[in-house]
Amino acid sequence: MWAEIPKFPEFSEISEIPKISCDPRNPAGAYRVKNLTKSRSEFAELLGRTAQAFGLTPSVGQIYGLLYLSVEPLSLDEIAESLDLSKASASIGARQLEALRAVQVSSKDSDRRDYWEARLEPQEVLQKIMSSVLMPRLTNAHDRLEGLLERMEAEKNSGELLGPEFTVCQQRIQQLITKTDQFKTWLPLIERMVK
Amino acid sequence: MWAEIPKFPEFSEISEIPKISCDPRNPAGAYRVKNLTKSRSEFAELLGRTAQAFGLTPSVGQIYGLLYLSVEPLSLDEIAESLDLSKASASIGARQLEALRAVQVSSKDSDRRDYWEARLEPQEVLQKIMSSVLMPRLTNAHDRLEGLLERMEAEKNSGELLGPEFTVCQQRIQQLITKTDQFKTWLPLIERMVK
DNA sequence: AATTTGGTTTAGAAAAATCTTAACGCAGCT
DNA sequence: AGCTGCGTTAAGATTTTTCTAAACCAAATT
Repeated sequence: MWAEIPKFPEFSEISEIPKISCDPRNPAGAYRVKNLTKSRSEFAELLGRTAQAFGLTPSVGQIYGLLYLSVEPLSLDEIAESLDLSKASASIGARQLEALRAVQVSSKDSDRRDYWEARLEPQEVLQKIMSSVLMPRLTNAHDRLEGLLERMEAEKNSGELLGPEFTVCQQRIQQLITKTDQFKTWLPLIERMVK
Repeated sequence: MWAEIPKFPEFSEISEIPKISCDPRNPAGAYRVKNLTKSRSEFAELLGRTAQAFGLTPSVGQIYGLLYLSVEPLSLDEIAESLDLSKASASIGARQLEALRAVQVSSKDSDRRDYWEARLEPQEVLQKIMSSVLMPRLTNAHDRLEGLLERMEAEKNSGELLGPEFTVCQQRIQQLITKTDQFKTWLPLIERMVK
């Protein structure tokens, strides 16, 4: 959803447009992938970059972008073809999105394929990201910091770390731990706000 | 501040410990970089990973981690040596941190070198990140989405995009724009919360 | 004026992340 | 049973990002 960071060296432009072709066997016809217009592929590209800001790969974002603007569910092959991705990437990406509750699979009984579509409730995605990505990270951070505190104490006792230095380190790490904990309690609140 | 994402392929362990050596010419002596203990370099490493979550490079995070636990300001050379980085990286990283107001430079008049130290007011860093990274991104996203809407209209008129499809796309993009705008108004609030 | 020292820039090397090819396994079909 | 078509997995190629070495500039010193 955002452009690249002012990360100093400019990003290379990835605006290459995916090839679009129509599968003649496709019965649903009219609203299909063949209609992937320039603006739709641009949208996919935009989401591809956005994904990186959430620690996801570009292809995952592209896939979500494609599905988000798709009237009907799409099969893996359609996804792969529309975005000019390998089927493998499409598969992995779709599964990741599923894990984040950003998309859902369904199957038609006439057809052995899986069909993917975007879920449109962004707050759920957000919740999932918070609970399955952010929270674990914060917890992990907390634990590592606590561990560090202990180890520093040991280092002080062994004389590796001088007294005054230790005091400062201890204070600052402690402050960080506090902040992390605070943030953890706020997450659900933020979550609710953004709903 | 967090561990790696459940990004599926495990990260490679980057826990190689930087070489620590003492510069005998260093007059300040006692509390210096030579005292970079195992726990301090681990801390730097932790922040190196955390940085990536904010779209910064590991070295930037490491540098901040080093300075954050440093009793006295450090010179570029000291930074580079402690973290086993090139001076170039140290320089670029320190400047980036400065731009984010995460660190500040000072100079002693006896000495031509720059001395760097961490700023300890995390809310300021956060503010800066929000205003200089998040906001521009959101604005950019908004603009690109608006542009897309226009272009889609054109595509509809030229017949490239069918009516029903267009309606759906328009709705969904519009929803996204609304969300983005909402989020923009909430940012300052979140900022204040986290202070 | 020439030299030294500290910081920055840049071109390209190294490392890391992402994606693809190819092989696999498993259903359903002939 | 053998074939086909779909999704997944694993190894390795490609692309991208990150870092470094070396050249460079500018200020202070000889």
